[in-house]
Amino acid sequence: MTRERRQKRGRHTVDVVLLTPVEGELALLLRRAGEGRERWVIPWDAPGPDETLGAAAARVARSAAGVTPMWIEQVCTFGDDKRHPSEAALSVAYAALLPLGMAEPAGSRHTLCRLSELPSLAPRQHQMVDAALAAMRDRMDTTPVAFRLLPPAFTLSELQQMYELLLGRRLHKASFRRSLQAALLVEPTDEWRGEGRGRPAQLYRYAPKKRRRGRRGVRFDIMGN
Amino acid sequence: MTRERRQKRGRHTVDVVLLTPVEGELALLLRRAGEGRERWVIPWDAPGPDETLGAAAARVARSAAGVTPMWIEQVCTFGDDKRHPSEAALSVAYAALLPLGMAEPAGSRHTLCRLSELPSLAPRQHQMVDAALAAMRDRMDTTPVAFRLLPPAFTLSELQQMYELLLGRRLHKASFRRSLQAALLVEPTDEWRGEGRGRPAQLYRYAPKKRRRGRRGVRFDIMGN
DNA sequence: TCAATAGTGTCTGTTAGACATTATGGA
DNA sequence: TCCATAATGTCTAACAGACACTATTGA
Repeated sequence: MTRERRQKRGRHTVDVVLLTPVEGELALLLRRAGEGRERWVIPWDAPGPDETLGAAAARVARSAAGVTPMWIEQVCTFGDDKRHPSEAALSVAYAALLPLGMAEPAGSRHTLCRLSELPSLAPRQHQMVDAALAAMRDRMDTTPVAFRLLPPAFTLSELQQMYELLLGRRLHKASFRRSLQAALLVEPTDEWRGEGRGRPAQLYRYAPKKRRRGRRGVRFDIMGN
Repeated sequence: MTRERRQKRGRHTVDVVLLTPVEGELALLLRRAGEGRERWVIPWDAPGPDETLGAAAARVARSAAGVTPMWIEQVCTFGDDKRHPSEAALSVAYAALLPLGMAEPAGSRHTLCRLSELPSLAPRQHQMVDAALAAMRDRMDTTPVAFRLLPPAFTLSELQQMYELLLGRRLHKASFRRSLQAALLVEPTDEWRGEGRGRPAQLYRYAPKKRRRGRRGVRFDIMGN
């Protein structure tokens, strides 16, 4: 036990919560853990001797997904009060988003799993999923995440659906477009796209006019203790 | 070098950015590093074998400040691409706030240093100060931080000054009070306090009526790439 | 024609910020 | 009296959300 403790201390892992849209819902990329039972883990690894945390996270993500995430950011670090697949004392969680159309890597050791059907994970990794989701949603209003998951030209409906999917809630159409226009984030192209029935939609591209809005007053979105 | 590398990997520290108001400005609690030169570090330590990250952070904070912080929260983790006083590969940064009236611990190994007069710190620790400040300000609208730094009964002007100090910017008086009233966070007492000249101010106490406000629409506070 | 989707105009309630005004103490 | 600070009322601009309406395609 003492030896195990000593061995346990002094190692750390980088765990990447890889999210991607699948059929209108967010899905999580999981790696098969053992050989026998159906046991899944969030992709993780220990950083190399000269590898930064960010580089290790990018490597873990590429290794698991086959492609480079469109966005990846550190979320937080969990200590050894919760179990982890490794014996590491520390695990640094990263959140990442994969582009649309990530086909399920057939026959490989990985699978895409809808968030609503998550299997049981190690406690520390379960915390990581929750924290990564919350962090990603928190940062969506300051980071142009959604645009990177779409092709260069997109319709405003597609953009809104992407926002709704990532945020996990419905948005108001007119309000969404007004905010978008006020933020000077997109510009229309002269192309249109007819998608079956219904009026064709104009295509837009992401073209931020770097005009940041000023901070507003204090919010007090404080829950009662 | 290889041995140093190997030794460097596999250890980690918990660093606590301890902030407290001093004469209308935020100050940072620093620990004297060496004996000879004037060299300062953010208080840090390695967690014990069975110590969680949060427990280690609380211990480091108490040890440095003599009192328990009114608020402490993990900020983020920095890897070894920046120098740190220790040889640790990883440093987990915590942000903490000390109550008002933290007298400078005279003759001890610690000092309170205004943020505007920070001495040179190890690069990794300098990053931590910036990150801790930003995180604290980000979380002020969801966590009742400012109230805990004030005595149980306080005037609304004191509360506003505390918010301005922590946020680092001026607030609009009438707007601040309206938001406060709408959030049902404080209730008036029947006491008043005359502070020299001017009309006496009514005292309030923190009494949240747990009524969280609903999320508003998308913000798009995105800076241009 | 209808169904479906895109895009827009209008109205309302909320709120932040500016400004002014009253209230109440000390010098 | 004058000055300083507290506390509040009013106005406006911005904005979110609701609703309705027009526009344009395919079936």
